[in-house]
Amino acid sequence: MTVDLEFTPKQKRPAGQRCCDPVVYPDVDREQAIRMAEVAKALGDPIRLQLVDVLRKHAGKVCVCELVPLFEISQPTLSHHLAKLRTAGVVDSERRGLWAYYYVIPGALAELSAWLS
Amino acid sequence: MTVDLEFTPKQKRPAGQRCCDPVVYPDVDREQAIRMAEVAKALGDPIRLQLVDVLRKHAGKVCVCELVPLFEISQPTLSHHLAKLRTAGVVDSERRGLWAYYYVIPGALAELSAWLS
DNA sequence: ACTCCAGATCGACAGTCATCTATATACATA
DNA sequence: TATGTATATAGATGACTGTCGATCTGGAGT
Repeated sequence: MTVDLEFTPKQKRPAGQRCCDPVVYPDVDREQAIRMAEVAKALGDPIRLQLVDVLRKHAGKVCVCELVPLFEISQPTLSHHLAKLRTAGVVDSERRGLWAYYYVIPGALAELSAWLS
Repeated sequence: MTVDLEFTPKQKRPAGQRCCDPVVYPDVDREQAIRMAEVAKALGDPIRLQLVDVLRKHAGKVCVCELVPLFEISQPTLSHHLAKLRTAGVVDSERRGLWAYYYVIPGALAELSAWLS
């Protein structure tokens, strides 16, 4: 599961041929890859991606009761998606009385965003 | 599963209170969300993310035989990850004799990248 | 023709996922 | 205190995931 930095080619190539230029190592190390993949995975569902889109474009925090009617899924399923985003470190929430307010954690998408561009 | 554009609030709020500003709709529509989530999901595994990193930073196409020793997973598992990236439209491959060469499809990450920044 | 090799596919398995209904929790209002 | 409301949790279910070893495929070299 970790990058093998001691790599030396073991396989014999057909005589006089090379398949390509010498090995390239990932610039992104395992730690970074795990962090970014966790965020990417959290965004890997259309509903969660739209949720993040709404939260991001809305200044401030959005009440769950405003989110539920936007999607044709049950309230518990929405709650599950929000929990997933929170576990991945993408959003956080705050309770005020009956209502819960969610918001995108500033900078949570920065590393992935930077790597992608 | 689709966005409910006909939404009007049904739930009664406690008298004289509002939970937050009026509803915000996603700027990203369902189609876009599905496309971008598919790419994000493909990047949602550390090994696949590192694979894309290697392929992206290497000019031209990289032979699978160079990729196998970089990761501590079996050759069939690597093949599975590459297939997953191909299905998601992130990479494509080309065969030359015994070897298979993979490369990131130009622009495949553009939509997600743009949305993230 | 036979063997060898790179890579893909198959079949299995344990784990996770998205979804639902039903229920619990915790705060508000009367 | 009793009732209602917003959100979270529990439990179930069917689908999918990452991984492996074993096998298949098809081109290369002898």
